[in-house]
Amino acid sequence: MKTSESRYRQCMYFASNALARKMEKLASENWAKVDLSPSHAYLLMIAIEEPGVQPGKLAGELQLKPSTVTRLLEKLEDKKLVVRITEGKNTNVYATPKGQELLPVLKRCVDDFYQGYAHILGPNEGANMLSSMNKLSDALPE
Amino acid sequence: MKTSESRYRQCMYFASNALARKMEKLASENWAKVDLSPSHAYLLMIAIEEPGVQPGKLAGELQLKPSTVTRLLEKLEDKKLVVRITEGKNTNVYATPKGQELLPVLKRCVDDFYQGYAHILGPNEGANMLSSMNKLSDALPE
DNA sequence: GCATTTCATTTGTATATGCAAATATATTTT
DNA sequence: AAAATATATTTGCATATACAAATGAAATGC
Repeated sequence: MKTSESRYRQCMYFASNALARKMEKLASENWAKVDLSPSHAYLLMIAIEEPGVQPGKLAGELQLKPSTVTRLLEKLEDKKLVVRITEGKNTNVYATPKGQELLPVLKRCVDDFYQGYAHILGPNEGANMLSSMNKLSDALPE
Repeated sequence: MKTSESRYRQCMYFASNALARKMEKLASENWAKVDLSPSHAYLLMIAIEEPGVQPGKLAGELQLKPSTVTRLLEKLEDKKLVVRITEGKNTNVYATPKGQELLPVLKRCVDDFYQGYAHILGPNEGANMLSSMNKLSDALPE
């Protein structure tokens, strides 16, 4: 059912949740090619490009909580795509060779994903929306 | 951490998820006053204003799946705020008197919620964003 | 130098939601 | 009218994520 049939279209709560779920689905299908969830894939990409990143930094970059990053890393470690090396209170994350090999495919996925939705709004409207979304996100309390 | 520190700001996946979570949080805190989640609250409001609505219609209006609506209704029924009456393959949802009493408070919550974020973007930018979000949502596959 | 506070990460538990299959009724076809 | 199909709802299970408390290590105060 199209949202246009709903009186709740104008409610930011349902609109933002609905959009997030649609994007989640599009992204999941896209990264299924490499058998990773979108979050796992982005995490791996950062670990490849920034060897030794720490979970806290990853959480900040991906706008996730540290506990969520821990869970994502566990799975990537199970798959032998990254290793965690803990020293004192910090832990460093490194992509394994097997993980590093994926970089080209991962980058292609990023592109494909973008192609999957970019045409709908076009560059202008898309950029404006993104900018407003970030502005609103940033202004809302942690 | 502000998203401005992240290279992934421009990725619609993380932007839309981050925004949805922020809105979820704002909305949850807001409707905690009546001890309901935002979805439960909206569902109840529709049931009050549209006596006999069916779960499928509710799902359409709130952009949720029927199975999710079933779960929401179970909880509202537990709290004696609605009743479900099944006839044949359809079921009709009615707010109980106890549920109906809440209407004024619920409407005030809707207002408060709106006040909680509307000032950040202002009416113009806010409306544009909402319109783009819906346009994108609608265009993405079910 | 021991005690306290701070910081980074992890663990246990909870929420919101979806998908796919099951159920149960209604409608259409033959 | 029996069989096939369509529709509405519910149930079982899975995913993505967060919060709060626990852990463990480092830094600071006295």
